[in-house]
Amino acid sequence: MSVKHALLALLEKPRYGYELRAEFEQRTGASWPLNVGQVYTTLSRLERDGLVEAGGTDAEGRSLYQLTEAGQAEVKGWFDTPVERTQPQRDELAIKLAVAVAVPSVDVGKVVQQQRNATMQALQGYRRQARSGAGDDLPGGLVLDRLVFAAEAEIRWLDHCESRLRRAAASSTAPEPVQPEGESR
Amino acid sequence: MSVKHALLALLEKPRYGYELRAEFEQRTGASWPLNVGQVYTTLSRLERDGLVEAGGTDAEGRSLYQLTEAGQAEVKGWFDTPVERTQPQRDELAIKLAVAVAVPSVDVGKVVQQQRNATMQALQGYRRQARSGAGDDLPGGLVLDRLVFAAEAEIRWLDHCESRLRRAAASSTAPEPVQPEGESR
DNA sequence: GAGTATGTATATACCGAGTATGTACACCCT
DNA sequence: AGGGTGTACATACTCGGTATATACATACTC
Repeated sequence: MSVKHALLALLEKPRYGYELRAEFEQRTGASWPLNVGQVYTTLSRLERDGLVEAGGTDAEGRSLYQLTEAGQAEVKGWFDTPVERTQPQRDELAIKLAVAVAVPSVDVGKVVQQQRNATMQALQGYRRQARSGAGDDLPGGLVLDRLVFAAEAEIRWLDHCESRLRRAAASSTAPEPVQPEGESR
Repeated sequence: MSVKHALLALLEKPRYGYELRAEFEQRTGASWPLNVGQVYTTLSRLERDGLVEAGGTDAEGRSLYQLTEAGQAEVKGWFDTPVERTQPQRDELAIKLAVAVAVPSVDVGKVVQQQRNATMQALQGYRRQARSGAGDDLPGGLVLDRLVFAAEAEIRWLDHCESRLRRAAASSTAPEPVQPEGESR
């Protein structure tokens, strides 16, 4: 749903398909390359749903699209309504670990360590980009910061998983599998 | 790709479709409800690709699926290879803010505040779940922790966005838009 | 100047993820 | 006997995303 709304928002003034992709990638700092084909399929769906309409061609013969009234309302609604986090995105890594701890043949500790290496590498890549000046323009910089914050959280979570796994392993050998410290309820 | 591999991993022993969904949801602590239909479509694709095969029916007449050799190798490969974070998931919230800062008619500060409220509420929901004992079993607990860590990072990022937006607004009125502190390079 | 790489611009085919819906059967309850 | 609920499987459909094809202009080069 994100691409759909992003394109709508970029259509504050009439634009053509190829331009929309360029605008999208410029703003997101090329962190998420957007396939051109998706722009056109999305535009035709938006046209079908009455949110955009073809607005003739420009001087170079490129076919322009513009928002309808319904489209303007949709954009406003998108910005006025927060992104739903009560039913969060499926996360492959969390699923992987959740499944792994229940499959006896898997060395979960190793999975965690390898993932930390991979995420750490991605994080260093983001920081390098930020230092090289890619984070200086505002929109792209915010996206880059987002990736940094998310990667740091992922690494913290992986550390947390390791310690929790160690505790679980210890308590499974001990007779009483009770929480060590006094967590009230 | 996450569901596909998760189902493969759960097929360490022969299971039937409905059972796979139940196992998946139990392990992920019902954080990500899985549509049964997707289990069957995924299974038929996996069968087409030679990763699973129909393994007769059990005593109650339910049709079982089991891993082929290629399927076992696929599972092993999944656990041995970290989740790719160099080309990260598209994130609707980041896209929204990146687009919003470039659209003059949008009050970005308000968007940030509303989102913080929404994320904060989600976070409190996760903590309530954790306190109520949903986080006590290991796999579901790890998933819940993951959601908590991610929500906290999101809130920190939103705070960071606010201060960065304030700085940008200040420097756009001031003549010299230079970084305040000495960032080497 | 013919040939060929490169960039711009649009369009379509295809696949996988995910949702909604339909059907059948067993069980329980009143 | 009828109605609700849970189990089990299957299929239709939409959407997100990738790959590919086509057309045209520019630029480079042998």
